[in-house]
Amino acid sequence: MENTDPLHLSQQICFPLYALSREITGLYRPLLEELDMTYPQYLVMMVLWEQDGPGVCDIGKKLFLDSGTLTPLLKRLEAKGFIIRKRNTVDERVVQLFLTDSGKALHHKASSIPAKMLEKIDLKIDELQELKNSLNKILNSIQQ
Amino acid sequence: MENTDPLHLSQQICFPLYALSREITGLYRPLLEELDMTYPQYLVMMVLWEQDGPGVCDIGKKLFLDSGTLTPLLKRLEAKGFIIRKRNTVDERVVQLFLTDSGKALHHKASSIPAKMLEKIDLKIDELQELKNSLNKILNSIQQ
DNA sequence: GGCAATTAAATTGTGCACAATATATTTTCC
DNA sequence: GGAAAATATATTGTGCACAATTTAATTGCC
Repeated sequence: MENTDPLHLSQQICFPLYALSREITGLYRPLLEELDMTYPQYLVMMVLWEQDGPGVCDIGKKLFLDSGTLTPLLKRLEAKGFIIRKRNTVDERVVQLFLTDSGKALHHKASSIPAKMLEKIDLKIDELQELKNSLNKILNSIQQ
Repeated sequence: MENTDPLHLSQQICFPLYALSREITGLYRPLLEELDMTYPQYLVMMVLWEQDGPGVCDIGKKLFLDSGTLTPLLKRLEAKGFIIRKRNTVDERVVQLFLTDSGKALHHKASSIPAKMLEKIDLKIDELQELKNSLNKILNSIQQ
């Protein structure tokens, strides 16, 4: 006797998305705590490991976050000594983010995290890949 | 020239999950604002529409949320007049949640939301179903 | 019966998210 | 060159999330 009411929790697509996202952040937590980072901070660091010196806005576009979220988060990363915030001298509106040595060193310390997470999730690689593709497809279609 | 570093943002499975979850909450926002609800509040109301009178703990199990999140959220729902919080007389530890008439009326007002969301996401039904199954599968495997 | 262990909520504190607004700088365009 | 529009960041306020702790009530077990 399955429920077919669209308002029933079991019928929701968005609820498992919301719940799983939080569960997975929870799986990251103990790994990231060892490096004194939260998951959103880890995402910001990943952007910086790809490209040193971006502006707040560049990071926001990649992570879909605004300055209201990023400004305090970046200040916390600066307080931990992982990054430095510096006004661009050419365009004073822009605050650029640079890795400190400590922030660069984190890259190596974090290198084992993806493999550890794959173990925790324990799904076949191609299943994961397919799920990732689905999610990205929807994400892109929403962004127009 | 694709990046294959596991620490590269494009390689992450969890980032699109995190980003999409927030994007979709954003799609719900204008619809739910009309009903004076947030997305987590909507989830709680859906539980109550299924079953009137559960304890805080019951809701927590269904939504994977703890009392630290739920207690203030439920107080806000009570302040809006959608629910009533009442100590169970048999077991005084339990706070039961009951719908008010206004809370019951919300069920009807919310009935058009799922269809509106399907339009916004604009994905084939079977693709959605498959994604939902994948997400639920992982969610269950994480819960042991 | 009585004490320890368990269970249910609430509280406290930190860190996101995000809307709305403010401030400052730069660009555009006449 | 100067006003208006656009851009970049910061601030304020509300509402989650969640760890850790506290308080109160109930259950288990001798």
